[in-house]
Amino acid sequence: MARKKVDLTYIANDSKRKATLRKRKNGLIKKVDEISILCGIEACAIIYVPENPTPEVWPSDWGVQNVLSRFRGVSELEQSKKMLSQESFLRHRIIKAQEQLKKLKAENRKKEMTLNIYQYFNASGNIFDSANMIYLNDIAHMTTQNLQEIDRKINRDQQPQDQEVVAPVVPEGGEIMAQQGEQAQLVNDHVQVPEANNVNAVGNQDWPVEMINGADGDQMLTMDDVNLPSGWLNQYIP
Amino acid sequence: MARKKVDLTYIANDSKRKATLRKRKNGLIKKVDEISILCGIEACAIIYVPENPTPEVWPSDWGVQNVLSRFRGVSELEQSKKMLSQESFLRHRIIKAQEQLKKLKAENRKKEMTLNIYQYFNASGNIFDSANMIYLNDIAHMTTQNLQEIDRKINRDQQPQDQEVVAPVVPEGGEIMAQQGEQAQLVNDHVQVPEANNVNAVGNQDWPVEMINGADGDQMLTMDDVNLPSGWLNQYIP
DNA sequence: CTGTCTATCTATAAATC
DNA sequence: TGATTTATAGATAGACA
Repeated sequence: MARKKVDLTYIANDSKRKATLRKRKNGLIKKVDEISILCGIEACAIIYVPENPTPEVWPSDWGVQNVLSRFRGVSELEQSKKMLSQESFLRHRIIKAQEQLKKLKAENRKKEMTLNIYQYFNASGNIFDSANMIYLNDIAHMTTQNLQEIDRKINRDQQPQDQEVVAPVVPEGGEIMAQQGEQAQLVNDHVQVPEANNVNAVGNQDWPVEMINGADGDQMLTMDDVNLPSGWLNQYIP
Repeated sequence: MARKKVDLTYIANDSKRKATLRKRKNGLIKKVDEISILCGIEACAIIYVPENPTPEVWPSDWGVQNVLSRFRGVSELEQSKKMLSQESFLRHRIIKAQEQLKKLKAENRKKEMTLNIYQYFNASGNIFDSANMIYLNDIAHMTTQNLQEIDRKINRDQQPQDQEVVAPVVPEGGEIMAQQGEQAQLVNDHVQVPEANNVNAVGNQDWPVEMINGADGDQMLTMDDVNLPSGWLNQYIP
């Protein structure tokens, strides 16, 4: 946007394109930061440069990252390379999730659904496993909350005590803030994580069984069903 | 950025803030579109306006969405409301995933890890379930690929046939492109999805058992372990 | 390749409709 | 409240170091 008016087409020249990317990337980050600050909203941008295995992400808050920092701070220099693919997939996962989210949003949101993710995980005894553990737990947490949300709406005014279990216990410095007027959320993730393991300290709240098993015909996927190395996108489960 | 220089602070005035948000949101979308077109990269922005339950997402490609469109095209007007929380959680999940991804990237990626997500899911027989099914399958797919990647690197030159299972079968119009020089990826997601269900068509490649069970002390999480309604972030699994 | 400079284009704050 | 206009702050293409 200077000497010449930009024509909105792919920049064939390799170095020019790269330079443009660098400049505009910075500009985009700034814009995202500005809009989130000025308007007090959550905003983020993701830029994936194929040549670079590191996806460029600018979330508006860094809570979980700080938590992970704490874990990682112990051992900094360890084996490498393997994590790279992990990141690559995480990145791809983010893009995919966004696409799906957009899709779900753009059209009518009309159907109720219930889902649950069951996981197990090979802890090889290093510090990074705990980070991954958090990731997986996070997914489980999301689906748990989702189930609770659905259950709560269905049984509104019937079992109000289920509403509060989603509020995370914040050991230190955390803030609980009401979000959208009905969902308690952990806003400040800058929590101190005790080094001791407290896996067994997790709560076992009652799952809405009718949500898990379904009221009209169960559909349960086995590992064989979901462990799909190819053509995984072409599935249709009625 | 006009009459007055912008001071980067929260705009207290309600209508002004809203107006600014509207303008800058459009500007941000445009910027994201431009950078992705000009530089040929994947980029997206997410803007979450608390007052609005719909998270604003602009992915650069719409492949999966098209796939989902195909599914959704059947029934457009159905029950509502429930999906909303689903979206809310998806949005939150995206943010969290981004944070974690950034964290993993920003520092050293040094440890190998293996993970697996096992899921089951209550299909209530409506069209939207298939969309969610895809979402879950997608997660499973990611972890599956990750396991394969790790296994492949460990057994490099030993079991080369495992490398190819990650290349998705593209029914039509898809492109397989080498990414980062070693990972085959589905680039063009605008695939035609057959309407027939092919759940049972998924492959059952061999899982690296040593990855799943671990070589140095297994750590298996049960549903009770991961179903953590509170304090889920404070777990440390050695 | 990364940083700086500058002319110019673009985004947008403020005013107005 | 949302669209349009206007003047100016901000972003950046091209050139250069």
